[in-house]
Amino acid sequence: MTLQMIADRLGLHVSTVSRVLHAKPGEGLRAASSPTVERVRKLADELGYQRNPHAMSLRTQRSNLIGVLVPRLSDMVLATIYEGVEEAAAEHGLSTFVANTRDIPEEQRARTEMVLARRVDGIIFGDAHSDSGFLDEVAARGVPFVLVNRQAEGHPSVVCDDYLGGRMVAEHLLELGHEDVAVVAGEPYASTGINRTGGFADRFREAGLPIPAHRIVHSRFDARGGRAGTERVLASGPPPSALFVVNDFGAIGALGALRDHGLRVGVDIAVVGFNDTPLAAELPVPLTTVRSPMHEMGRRGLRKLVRVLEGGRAETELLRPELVVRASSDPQQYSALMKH
Amino acid sequence: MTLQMIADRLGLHVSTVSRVLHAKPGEGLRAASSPTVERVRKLADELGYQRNPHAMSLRTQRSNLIGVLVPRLSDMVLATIYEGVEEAAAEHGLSTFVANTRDIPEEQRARTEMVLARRVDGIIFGDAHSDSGFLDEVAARGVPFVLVNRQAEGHPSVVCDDYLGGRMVAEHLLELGHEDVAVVAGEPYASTGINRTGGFADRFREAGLPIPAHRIVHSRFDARGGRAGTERVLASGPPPSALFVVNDFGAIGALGALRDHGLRVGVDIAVVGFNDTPLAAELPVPLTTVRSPMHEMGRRGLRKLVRVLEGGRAETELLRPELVVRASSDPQQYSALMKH
DNA sequence: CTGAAAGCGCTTACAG
DNA sequence: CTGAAAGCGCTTACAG
Repeated sequence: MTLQMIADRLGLHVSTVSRVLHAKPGEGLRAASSPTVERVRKLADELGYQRNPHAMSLRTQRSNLIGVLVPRLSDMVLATIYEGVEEAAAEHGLSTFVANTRDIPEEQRARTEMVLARRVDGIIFGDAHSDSGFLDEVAARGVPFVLVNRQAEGHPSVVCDDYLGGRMVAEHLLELGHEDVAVVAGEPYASTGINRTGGFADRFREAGLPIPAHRIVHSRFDARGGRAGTERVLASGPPPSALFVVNDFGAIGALGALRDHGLRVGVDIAVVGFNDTPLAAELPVPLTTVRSPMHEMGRRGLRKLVRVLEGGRAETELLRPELVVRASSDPQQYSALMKH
Repeated sequence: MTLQMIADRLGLHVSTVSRVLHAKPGEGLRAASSPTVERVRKLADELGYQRNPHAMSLRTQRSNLIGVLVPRLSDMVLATIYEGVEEAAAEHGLSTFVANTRDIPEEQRARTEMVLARRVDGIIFGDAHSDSGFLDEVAARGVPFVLVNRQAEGHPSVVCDDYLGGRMVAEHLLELGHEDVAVVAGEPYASTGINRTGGFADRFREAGLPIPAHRIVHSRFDARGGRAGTERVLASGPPPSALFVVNDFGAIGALGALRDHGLRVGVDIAVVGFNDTPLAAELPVPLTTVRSPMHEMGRRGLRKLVRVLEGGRAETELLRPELVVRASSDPQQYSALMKH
């Protein structure tokens, strides 16, 4: 099924058929006479004509392809963000290539080259490292891109207002009277962990309760990382009265570590996560957490990239977080839960 | 950077350059004289030449593109399988388009058409419905494809031996003396849930303990679905002594429902999941489950598709499951856990 | 060993 | 309103 075949059957030239089928809304009228337009559209429909994207890309030097790089898709947070990207991309007639970089610089480089070799029009990075010059290099090469989830100085991004989210958690714990708290803070190169921890620590400092350095530990963003981080917190002194783990999966790992130490979540220690993944509400002791608009972040990231591709300006966009209080930190909800 | 530019600088014809740069290993020698080969390779290297994939696809009628359809990437099981697919694809010089179909037939159709419009060479379906003729239609159109995770009559697939896995769980629970058990069985159209439940029920029947129909309930494959399914089990009679939830995320939801009913997992009721996602081991009460080789399944699925594309035969491949016993079903491990 | 030609399927300025 | 031409960047059988 090609334009040529349609043209032949209709006794028209291929260029006429092309104009009719792919004229932009505004110039649809000048493509051909209306009887011709009718005939062409009808036949194309009957034959189920599909434009060949490779021919089009070759000719127009535009692929309608987007590269998406994430640390790992098996992290539900990134997978959900990607679902938003993919959904919005489909609505814009774009297709996406996703690849895992596992937060390893060489893989970030290799995967970037790979999608560029595939001639993507632009890239969405979900794996920005705040301490690396890699994105500056990419920008210097003139590759259009935006960041999602994590931000980096000088590049457009769509992220949750992580700093504010961290403050909200602190506010909540301060209201409950917690004075000795600890943070499992995620990877040191991820703006998410940095800003969530920053907002949290700043709010406690403002309350006259600065958090000592040994109460803040770095960690991987998965359940094992959360467990390991929590173990280090517990090894460094008496258990704090509250623990902020900067992502839900890490918080789940923390639950395991706490239970190994005989600490009852919601009674002996309050735990707060971040993201409000669907798991948080379903846990045996439901997890207090901060809802971040992951799906929406993906959608907006894609739209921002489209704007960049159209030559528009793009600033960093902060999405509003929302505290969701559950039994893991709220004594009232906890005792309601136990009334069975 | 095009072949033409390299040819010009070297005073060669573009066809010679093409032959040198892209000759297959076997015919590499006959591409040009070795000094010419040297010169071409060197310059291509210096200039960082990258073949234009659109031009190549247009010319060769092969895109080196693979479509991957999954219910949803935010399901960690599918995300992990996809990671295997993507990894193996990269090794084979293939790129992938992934799309979510949310297990909705219209979306399965729409996304299939979408990847086909992108001219993929073949498709990997992770969302097969055993009660639908859709895959037969796709096969009838001559589209090469393989299934992963879920199987369907008459189509090549790579899946876990779910029936065996179900039997293993039954065996384990029978050894522990459980006689009154229930199953949260997943979606009725998914071979995973069907076969895991089938193996489990068969083994109990063989032991002279057939499971009554009301003890087997269908459910969605996420935490909320597991919770809802468990609620229905508990509503339909006295609590069973053991509960088999056919996937880990569902099992996590079950934990929530059980705790709402005041049932202590590992004491009042045994719980077993399926997949051994990284979360299972980290839960407050670690979850007994069946390890299924998700990543490997993805890798093998891609390789099987490559074989199909090369015109080879392809049968269904069953991967071996492995029972992982933890405290949620094992009284010994449970009491060891409590010794703090 | 290397070149020349044809053609994959499209788009787009131009001519009539 | 429609056609004809050129060309995007490659590959591949063929000729010399």
